[in-house]
Amino acid sequence: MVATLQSIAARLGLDPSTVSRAFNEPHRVSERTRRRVADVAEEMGYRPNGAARALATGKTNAIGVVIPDVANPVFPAFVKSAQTRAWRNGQTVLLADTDESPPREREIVKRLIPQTDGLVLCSSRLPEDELAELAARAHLVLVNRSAPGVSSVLLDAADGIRQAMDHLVALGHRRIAYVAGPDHSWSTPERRRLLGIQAERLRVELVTVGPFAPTYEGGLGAAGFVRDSGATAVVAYNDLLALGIQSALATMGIAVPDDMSVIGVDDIAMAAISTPALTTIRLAMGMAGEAAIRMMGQALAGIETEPTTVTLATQLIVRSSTGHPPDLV
Amino acid sequence: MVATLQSIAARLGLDPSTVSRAFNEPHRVSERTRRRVADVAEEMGYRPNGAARALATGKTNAIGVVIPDVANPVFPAFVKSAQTRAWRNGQTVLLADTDESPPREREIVKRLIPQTDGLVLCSSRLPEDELAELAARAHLVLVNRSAPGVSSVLLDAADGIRQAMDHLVALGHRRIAYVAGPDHSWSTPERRRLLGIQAERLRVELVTVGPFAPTYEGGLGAAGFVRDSGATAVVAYNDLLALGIQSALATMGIAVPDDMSVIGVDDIAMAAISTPALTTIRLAMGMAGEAAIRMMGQALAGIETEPTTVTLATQLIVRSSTGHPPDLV
DNA sequence: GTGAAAGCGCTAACAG
DNA sequence: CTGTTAGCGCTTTCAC
Repeated sequence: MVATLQSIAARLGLDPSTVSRAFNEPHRVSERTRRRVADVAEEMGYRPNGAARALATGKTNAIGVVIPDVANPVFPAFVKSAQTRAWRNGQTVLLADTDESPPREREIVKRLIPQTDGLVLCSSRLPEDELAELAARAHLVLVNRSAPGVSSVLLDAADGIRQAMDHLVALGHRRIAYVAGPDHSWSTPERRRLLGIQAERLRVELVTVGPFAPTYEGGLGAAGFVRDSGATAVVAYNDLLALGIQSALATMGIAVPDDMSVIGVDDIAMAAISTPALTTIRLAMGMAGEAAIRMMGQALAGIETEPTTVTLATQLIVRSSTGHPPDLV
Repeated sequence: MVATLQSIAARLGLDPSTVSRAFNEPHRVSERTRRRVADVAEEMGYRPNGAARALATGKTNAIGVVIPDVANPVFPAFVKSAQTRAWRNGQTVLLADTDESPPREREIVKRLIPQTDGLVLCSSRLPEDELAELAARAHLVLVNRSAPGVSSVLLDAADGIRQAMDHLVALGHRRIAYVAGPDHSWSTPERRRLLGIQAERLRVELVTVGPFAPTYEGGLGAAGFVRDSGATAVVAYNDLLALGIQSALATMGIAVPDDMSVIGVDDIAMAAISTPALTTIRLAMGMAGEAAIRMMGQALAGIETEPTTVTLATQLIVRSSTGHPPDLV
């Protein structure tokens, strides 16, 4: 029925191991043999059996990609680039969605480890020590998350946040609100911290409201608190929140950007399309996917590589939700 | 190092086959043995080796999910539900993105077949005969696409399109434009056909413009043609196109819904958030994912099941982009 | 109720 | 340059 190494070996009067070599170490067989094997393989529609190969070599050529929520518009760019890159490496991507639940993430990771050569954990909600421990038992690359001794790809919001605060202050804002995301997210306090540093540098006030769910609905609920905060500008944990806030403010009669400036984080597709278009801090999720797979490749090939951290810069994308500086109006 | 059936058998003075049974056919071993095995397995952190199992049984417990573009906002709901459902079945999802390219899809499918128990092809761009042939060599479930003799999950736009046309005609529209999507998509002519049927039934004019890329940018480009078509309402191939059209119309000074009504298809997250909010035909992509995996499960379990087709109904979601009937204004 | 033995398809020394 | 041999971890008859 389905072609195997053995069947093509038999057909050619060769030993299976020779056929195997013809594919994996072509230089170790005669050109003639290589050709004959290639031809017959083609003709018989031979496809290597991954399971058998995995069992023999201990390498699955699969890499697990674990993300909190496929439906969250931040992740598609990540998944897509990771998938594409992995494919080019001859690797296949096992995708799993944790639904933002740490216990579920834990279970998924356990199940995925033996089926893969390595795991890419995006925005993991697991505690640091657990991640460190995992890294000892499997190849691990973290994305948008760090843990001691574990390789990671960071979307460094520092750049973007500095640009955002400069931008807001240049527009004349002196009291700025930060709308916090979920408590269990590593980025929530991190972004708060970075904003705090900038606020101090620029000598402006920073107030925090939240936490809120990082969703459009979360933003709807947050808008009232933002209004009551006395701030004239708001930086939200992410674009979805920002979009929700923007929309709720509008129905409350608060005009964006005239009465309130709004900035998000992520630059999801929706940000450019909304009215007003949303000023946002763009995270290079596409690059992150590539980078993560690349790092994984090195870890798998290399000889006990040190944990590495790649930091991708972020950039403020100015759109109409922050308006123009007073002197330009 | 890592626990195997053998190691736990050795530890218990049992034969590996007994340990295997303790997991797979618990009723065939003594309760006492079952308990001891379970305990030691737990203690040693045993995880079955998928590759070995796959090699022995011929089942990988993996199912391949192939979609044209992960970054397209229609698919996340599909992928997510498919992934979740598969996980519950103890199956793992291999995700691949064809980048809308048939040759690439072909290659991906070939590579995925031997690694999976079956393939779910979403919006496949492959010709019918090729799909039929594939179905003979592997378990196949098509989503949003049909081919003779192949199981499929259809998002039947008929319901939604009927509702949409009824709605538009009730609003007083007599000349309606259809903005076509890409030529190679199965849905493009299909939707045109369904609209045609309704136009005829309702005795209104239907004009087609396009094809256009099914993207926001595509919509930007389409708007001019829509304006020149003389239509007062437009049904776009999908939401992204509709959103682009809506936005470009606005900059052309054509008000939605006052001067032009706009309807999309998909009900992506953005549709509800845009201004004006987009009236759209909701496709149950989430259900489709579940259904596809469920059908796959049956096909894998069942004894030569007939090809089945599940049709999921669609529904018109009325929002402000189509406004209110004249007599209600 | 449990053990013995063979084999899934492929790779990896080791010979020759 | 090619064949031999053994074995990856698990399942699956067939015996006992």
